[in-house]
Amino acid sequence: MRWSRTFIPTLKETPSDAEVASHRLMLRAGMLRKLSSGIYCHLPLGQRVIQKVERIVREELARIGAEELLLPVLHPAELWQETRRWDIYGPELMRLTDRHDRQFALGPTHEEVITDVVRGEVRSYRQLPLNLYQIQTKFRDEIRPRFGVLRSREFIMKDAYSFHADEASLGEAYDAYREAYSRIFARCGLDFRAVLADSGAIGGAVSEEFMVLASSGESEVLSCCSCGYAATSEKAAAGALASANAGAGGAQAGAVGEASGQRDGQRDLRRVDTPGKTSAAEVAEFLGVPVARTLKTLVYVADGTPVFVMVRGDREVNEAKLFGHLQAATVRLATPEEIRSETGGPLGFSGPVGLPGMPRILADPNLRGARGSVVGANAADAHLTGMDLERDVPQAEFVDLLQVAAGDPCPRCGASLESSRGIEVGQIFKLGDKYSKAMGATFLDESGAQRTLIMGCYGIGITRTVAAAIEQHHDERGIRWPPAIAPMQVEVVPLAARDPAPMRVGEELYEGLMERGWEVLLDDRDERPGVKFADADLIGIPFRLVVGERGLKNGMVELRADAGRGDAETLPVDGAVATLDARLRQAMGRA
RNA sequence: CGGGGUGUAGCGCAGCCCGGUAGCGCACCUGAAUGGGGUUCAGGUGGUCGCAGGUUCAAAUCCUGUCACCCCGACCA
Repeated sequence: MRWSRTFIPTLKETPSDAEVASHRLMLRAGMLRKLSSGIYCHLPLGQRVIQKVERIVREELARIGAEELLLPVLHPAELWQETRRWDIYGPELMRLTDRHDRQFALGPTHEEVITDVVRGEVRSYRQLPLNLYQIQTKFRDEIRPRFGVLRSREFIMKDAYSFHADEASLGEAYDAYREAYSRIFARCGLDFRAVLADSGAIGGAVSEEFMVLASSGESEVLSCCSCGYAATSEKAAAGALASANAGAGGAQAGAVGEASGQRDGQRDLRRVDTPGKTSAAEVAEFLGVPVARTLKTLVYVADGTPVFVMVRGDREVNEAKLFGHLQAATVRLATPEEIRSETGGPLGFSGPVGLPGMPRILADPNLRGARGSVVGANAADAHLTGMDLERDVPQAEFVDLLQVAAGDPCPRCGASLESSRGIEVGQIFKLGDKYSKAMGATFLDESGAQRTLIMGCYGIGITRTVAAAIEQHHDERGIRWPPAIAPMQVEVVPLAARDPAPMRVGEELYEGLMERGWEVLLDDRDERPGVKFADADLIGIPFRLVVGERGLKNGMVELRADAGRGDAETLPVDGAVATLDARLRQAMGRA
């Protein structure tokens, strides 16, 4: 590829709306241009990187016996209505209508379509397991696209689906995918880890996400450096928190209030005025008690039914856990009007005591045994003190709904959890029969009995993986591509002066390297050295061969590895192609 | 969806309060010099001032509407 004849529009200035390194560099390196909010054009250099990642994905999936197919972008509404996701998925599902007034969606994921295909063809356990994938453009109408290709509306995804006769077979595929994903991300040069994840809107029981550790990541990971436990913040569990019961020395009371129970358990509920104090922190300060001894009571509405949710005043509810537990089509916080009609009081003063009817109350397990607690009185400007949850709210169900935070005890070993940020580049799910059951995808087993297919699904964000690689491999000068996914392996930089020799030698090296099968960029532009070097630093091709008058006088050219950041190594012109060929084989892992 | 902001040349911006023939830097084109880290000089190309309506002798500028984009937030009682 000759620079003068290709399309690599680099930018000297940084576009003002690019906030993260990958976005900024993809724009500046001429890989990417925005067409519309969250919608991007991938220019030749960007497309090359995408193809590199796709190739690695294809190679590794071939190793585990997955077969590639291609599914449509446009999905008929009826298919999504079968699984109720037409209603559940929400506004992220981009809907449109055709000329006959039929409704469609742009596919954000393809469980419905693949299940439809498979249910039409698979009749027997003899046809199982099936392991299919595609690499295709997905569309999700993100509420707020940002960070370039890290959170865009249109993106390229590899999505795979497996179909099984039983759980054991699903487990084998799931494990194979976990291994394949680890190889894929390692080959892409990423520092990543697999963490336990919530299965969210996709569904299923078991899921792991592959996280690329990066400060710009939008996902929070909680991990234990003592035992290796790691989970997304949506999924993370914690060991028992230190008790905060009254008279127990605050956080010192290890036995969840048992020691102090005699004393505090006898305390009566007492109504106190808390004018205008709606938040747990304000109430605690006003009453002079630790925030941890106040209890928040949140009112949610799940498919039209109110559900009260309680956590400690200083903690937050994990809605992913709540949604997962309730298994409702829609879960949302109640409006102020609904709060008034369900509790009798205004927003900000809700509590679990004296609620009309017998509403469902879910409480964080850390509240088991809570005594001497402060809760809302379901009346304006009033709270109750001295509450004993098990005495005063006997119907409370204890369910883990806690948003775990850094410093909480590890659920496995009790050590302190740490928080870090990551970019989710892949996720694997054991779906079970969620889709196959809803869509009637069945097969006949050995005994002739009709059974529902067991499914798994496995995604990799291709474009996001590219951005994540840049997040991890760049410096102030530009991108430093890992060789396996670099758009090209070598950039030949002749420093053209009046003397035609550097360009002539550059051409020879360029031809020679291409003959050996390498992808080479020849910077044949009539630009000054500074411009060429700056652009080379920016686009980050792993190996750089500089041909200048200075070296040629002694028959030498200059080689720099690590996208030009490495030390210069002078090579005789004659052996340069062979030497570089050997170095490239080594770097690319080709024997 | 709520709040804030911005739309003026390919990119980054000024001009807008205080209406009067649209400007700067980079990029681009031409020429010359230069030639190992974004060089220099000279000359040039390029803009219905997001769109629509209104006020006015006159609108990038004032008013109304609209669209797009960006940032923050989206209910933790």
